[in-house]
Amino acid sequence: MSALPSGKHDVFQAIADPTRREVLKLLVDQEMPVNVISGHFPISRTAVSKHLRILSEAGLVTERKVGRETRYKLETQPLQELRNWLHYYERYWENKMSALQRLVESDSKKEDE
Amino acid sequence: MSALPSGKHDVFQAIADPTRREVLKLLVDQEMPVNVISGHFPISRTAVSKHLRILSEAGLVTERKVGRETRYKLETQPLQELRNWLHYYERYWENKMSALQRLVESDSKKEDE
DNA sequence: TTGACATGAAACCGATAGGTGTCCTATACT
DNA sequence: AGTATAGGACACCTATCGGTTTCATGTCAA
Repeated sequence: MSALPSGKHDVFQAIADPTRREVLKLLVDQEMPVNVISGHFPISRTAVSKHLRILSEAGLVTERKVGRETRYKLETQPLQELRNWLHYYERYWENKMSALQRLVESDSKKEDE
Repeated sequence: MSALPSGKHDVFQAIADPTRREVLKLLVDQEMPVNVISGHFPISRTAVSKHLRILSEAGLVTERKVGRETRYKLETQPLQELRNWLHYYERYWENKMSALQRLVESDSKKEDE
């Protein structure tokens, strides 16, 4: 009941694919047309287009037509569901994570998947 | 480099399946043998067993043999990777989320997927 | 030691995922 | 008007997924 993502794909499935996670990362600071997005991947434009549709079904991106191009924009709102899900388990590591946690967190800064 | 989950399944894929998320939820407060776990699902024991292996490959559960049974236990540590991933996008909704966020958060309390 | 129970392993199956290439339409350029 | 560009729609292919059933093995109880 927390989300109403239209299609059959939810956030969990949407972010399961590495390519789609890359797409989201790309869209973080700019809206982008399909061609530009697909230019960042070794796969075909059609394939990227399908990924975009899945992301769209999950509510993670929205599209907007500008002339002959379709610009995709990141929507972070559905990530709330993920965050809530995670939050449920967080109480579990709160006690046993300390030194290790710092390590992982500092590690995430140079992470670029 | 942040995780070393042995197999080919990562955390993102592991939690993509609703059944597997249910399994994790089941294991939150107790270690459980396969039979008990599979008793909670309409699918076959073998199917549940396969889900458990995927979770195990992702590092989300560990197994321990006790007599003739194998007890599975939740491991929250790999969820850190997810948390870090999420954290990257959190700065994005911090400003635009306020009233809505409270709403979603209170919603998550009665959530039981 | 004989039989029941717990589980993993293996072979199989239909549906879906991720990818491709081709085609069609709408918009832009000149 | 005519051509090039952007992108969605469609048909198709292969690998993987989630599921099943059957079989094999190890352990507990009589």
